[in-house]
Amino acid sequence: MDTQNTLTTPGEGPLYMQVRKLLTQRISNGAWPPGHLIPSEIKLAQELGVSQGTVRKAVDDLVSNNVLVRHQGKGTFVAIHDTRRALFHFFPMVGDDGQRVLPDSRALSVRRLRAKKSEAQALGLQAGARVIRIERTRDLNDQPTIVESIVLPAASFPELGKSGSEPLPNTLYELYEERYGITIHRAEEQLRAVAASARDAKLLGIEPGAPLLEITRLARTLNGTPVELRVSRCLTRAHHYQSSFV
Amino acid sequence: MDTQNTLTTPGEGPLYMQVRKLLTQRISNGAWPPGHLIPSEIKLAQELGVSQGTVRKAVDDLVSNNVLVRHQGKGTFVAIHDTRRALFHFFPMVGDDGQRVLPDSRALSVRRLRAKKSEAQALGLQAGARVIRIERTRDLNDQPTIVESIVLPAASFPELGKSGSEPLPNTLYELYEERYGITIHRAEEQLRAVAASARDAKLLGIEPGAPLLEITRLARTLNGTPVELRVSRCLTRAHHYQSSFV
DNA sequence: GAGTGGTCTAGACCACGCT
DNA sequence: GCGTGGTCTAGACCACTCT
Repeated sequence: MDTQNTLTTPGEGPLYMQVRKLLTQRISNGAWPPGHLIPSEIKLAQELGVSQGTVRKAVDDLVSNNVLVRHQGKGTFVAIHDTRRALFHFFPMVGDDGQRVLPDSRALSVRRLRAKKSEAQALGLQAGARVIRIERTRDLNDQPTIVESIVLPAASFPELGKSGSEPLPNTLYELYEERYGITIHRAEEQLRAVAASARDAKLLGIEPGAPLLEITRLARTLNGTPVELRVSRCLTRAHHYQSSFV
Repeated sequence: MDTQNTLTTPGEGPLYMQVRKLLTQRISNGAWPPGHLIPSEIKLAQELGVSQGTVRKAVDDLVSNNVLVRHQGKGTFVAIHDTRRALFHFFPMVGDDGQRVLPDSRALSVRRLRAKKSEAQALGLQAGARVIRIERTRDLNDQPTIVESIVLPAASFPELGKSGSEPLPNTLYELYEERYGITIHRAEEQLRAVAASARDAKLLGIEPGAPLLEITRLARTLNGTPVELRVSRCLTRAHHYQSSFV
């Protein structure tokens, strides 16, 4: 552990970026876990030998990226994946009336097997590496609406899916964070329209060939490591995918 | 015109928010059109009787919302809708290889008629108000890929669609900006999977019932006024909708 | 009252683009 | 060389939370 600050070296870019990098490291290496109260701006400034304004700029940056959360009068905390956050940040399906609904999930199977070529490539694993595959359906407003297939690197989730382990929670990202210390910070999604397979149709109670919205998501940790590949096929009769941009 | 600054009144929230609001007004009322070089931070600070840091914070905010663009050594400019910006900010369809492609558009019809109820509601118009409806198809990599229907309030686009007017350009948002002084700043989209109609199928060269990605977009100006309602039905065989979030 | 983040100021120096 | 934004500092006061 380098207890010495390395913020004195020039040529490493702006000071506040170095501070930002240092804070990011402390978060992603687990020194400051989710929910942790980090030192005050004054303390950090003294510790690092910079002004409060410089620390503030670094913190501003991380707050706008949803990595830190400020609470006036209390302090600054590492962001946490409560159900609300997971719902608002990582679940883009919304009722046609605009209401957000918490999905109900039912796991069909959890298996440990070897990655397909495309899965290994997306997750940055060796060909044939061990993965966990979760198959489940999700209800929205008590209607079966989503068929989901999730692939995780087995090495990062040691116990998951072994016989006798507890049932899967509704929001997996909370599980990743609490049980495995893995926090999802960003994700990229690809959307396509596909025809329902016989299996999709059976699970969703629709006719084969009906149009479904297919979402392929690659989720990453703070430092960019991909940790989850998820394919969701969604019925969009009473719900839709919500997106907005500036 | 109030040439007098009203930044002295307390109880109106933080100073930098008042500055931000004032800058926003000057942009959205046309005093500072797209591409305009705005006064330097120092000048603005003097003019408004605040410190440079306060102006800077307001400008920071508008830059992060893509309203202003800074160029070190040159100044700060009102953001402009060149083709590149339109493509990167407002066209989320990407080739399956990850390459962005500029679509080729062919207008089928441009008509002036009365708004349907749902259209009037979305655009905030009176029932039965006059609108312009544009129907077109768009090619991606020389393949017919998108069938699009666009509805605009006729009152805001006086000449458009009248007989003898020039052909529509590829990127409409440039036209809105250059010809009508209307700049699109944000948009909300709803995505669904739908089955191709007979018309869709004919235009795209596919069989009826094939799954299409339907994107319903409501585009707004800086001050939030909705100005365009667009429904795009996209073939997602070689392309997909790209989305990412933190 | 003590400690925290939130706002605001005044001034310094650097990096960049223009002329 | 001058004016621009980009970074950094030091210090002030306010609003909020907790004890």
